[in-house]
Amino acid sequence: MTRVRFAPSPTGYLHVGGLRTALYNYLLARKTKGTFLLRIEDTDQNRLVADATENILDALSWAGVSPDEGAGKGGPHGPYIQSERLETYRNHAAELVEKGHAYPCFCTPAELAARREEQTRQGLSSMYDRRCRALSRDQARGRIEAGETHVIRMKIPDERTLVVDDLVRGPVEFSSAVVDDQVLVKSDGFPTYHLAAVVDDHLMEISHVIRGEEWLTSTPKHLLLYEYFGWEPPRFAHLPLIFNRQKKKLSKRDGDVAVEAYREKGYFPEALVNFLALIGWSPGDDREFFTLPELVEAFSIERVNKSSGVFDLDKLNYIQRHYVKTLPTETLVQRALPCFESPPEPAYLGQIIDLMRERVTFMHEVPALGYFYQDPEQYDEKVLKKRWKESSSELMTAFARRLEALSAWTVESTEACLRALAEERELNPAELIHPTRLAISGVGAGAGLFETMEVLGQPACVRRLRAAADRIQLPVA
RNA sequence: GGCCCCAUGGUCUAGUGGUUAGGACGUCGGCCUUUCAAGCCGAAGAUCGCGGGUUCGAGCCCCGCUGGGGUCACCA
Repeated sequence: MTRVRFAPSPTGYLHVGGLRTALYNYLLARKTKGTFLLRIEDTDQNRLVADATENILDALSWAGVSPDEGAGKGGPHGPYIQSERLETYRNHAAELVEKGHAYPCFCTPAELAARREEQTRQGLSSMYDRRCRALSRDQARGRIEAGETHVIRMKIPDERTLVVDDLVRGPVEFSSAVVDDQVLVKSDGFPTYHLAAVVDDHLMEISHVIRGEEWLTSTPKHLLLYEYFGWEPPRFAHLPLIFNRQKKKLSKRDGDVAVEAYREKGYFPEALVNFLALIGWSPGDDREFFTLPELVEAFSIERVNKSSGVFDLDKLNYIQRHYVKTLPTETLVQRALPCFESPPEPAYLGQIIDLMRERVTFMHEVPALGYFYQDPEQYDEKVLKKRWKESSSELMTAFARRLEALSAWTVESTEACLRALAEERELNPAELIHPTRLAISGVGAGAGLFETMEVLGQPACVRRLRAAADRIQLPVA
């Protein structure tokens, strides 16, 4: 039974990298008919962000990668919020101390910082000097009973080779000599990530730990912890990082790193998920558009890449446009509605969307297409200069009169009407089309003129043509 | 700096010893057209980071180097 988890820390809003990690976990779970679990790792009391957990839950649900079990959902292995599991960690830490795999350390942060500085100065890698390991049990107990603040550190053995058999990278060897006597329990009684994650992953019966590559180097510690507890470790898969354009790990400094930011900009969850799936994984063929179910079908951990990928906004936009082009009208209408202050009738909105969907990237661009909702009040200067001739006013008036007389208002009837007029006047249809577009929309770009007129309706078109003929005065040369 | 990971056009990638190194985004050009898009067609762009080696043959295997990244907290 595959059981995977996404275990974010509520120190900020859900990051796009985090979403991808969650996504891959979700995909593996679905692919293998397993369980996708969400655990909140709030063991750092200093960095908590009040609404972060809520945002994470919300963003995951928006993206469609909701957990089957865990925070916000419940399940048999709860609680799923680490701050509610302190007792468990304390007991497990005590067990380690009891077995001689961990020990209390009384060194103060200031002392450690000083030693670290000294080590750095000497060009050594900064590691704990293990001095509290020399304390006898009685000495340690005495100091604890005297109320001295302390942490619990794990003992790292000398000269061991630890092998992380990573699902993405294959076996990766580490010498225990480069592993620090890691703090497992902080002086405030909270566990560190290393202890909490290992204990929880075991207790929650996690079979695969899929996380970012930044965790690879601390995996030896985790392996040791499993060994100390006598537990079978899960399989590990370390995902390549997502870079910014500067090829650095994507961080908050880069601006739009929160899923929330993309959501607010109007990206569809389908697009973000599709895009993210493709950074670090590929199906092996040329397909590039995937719905979530299609991703589940195509996904495999073996096809996850080793190398980091750059978050390319152009590609995201391309995928976003694809979904705007292909999602059902009804879906788009629902998503566009909230973008309006005073929304039009859904049926009318649907017509506008079908007319304009190949020309917009986001739904908030739809309400910005002002001419669909009210007569233009001004006309684009550049277009006016280029397309409006001296004869245009008279032509528009004539065209309006004929349109008004039309009994059928369709793409075909209006087009035939325009072409007939052009022919009578011995004009190129374009000489009518351009001023008409300007008169009707106020702008020079848009969908096909006759299609637009059909949506706008007969009265509006006639009215706008006359208004333009009336209002647009060419400067006397 | 120590340790670890990575390395195919600007970007995302296919490739698993024999290919004119494929696709996509982006860029440029053309077609279409009433405009803008979309679509279609085409082009430029890769000495497969560099150097050795193994092999009849290497983007694919091995070694070294270089470059980039990650990590070295009582943060995750």
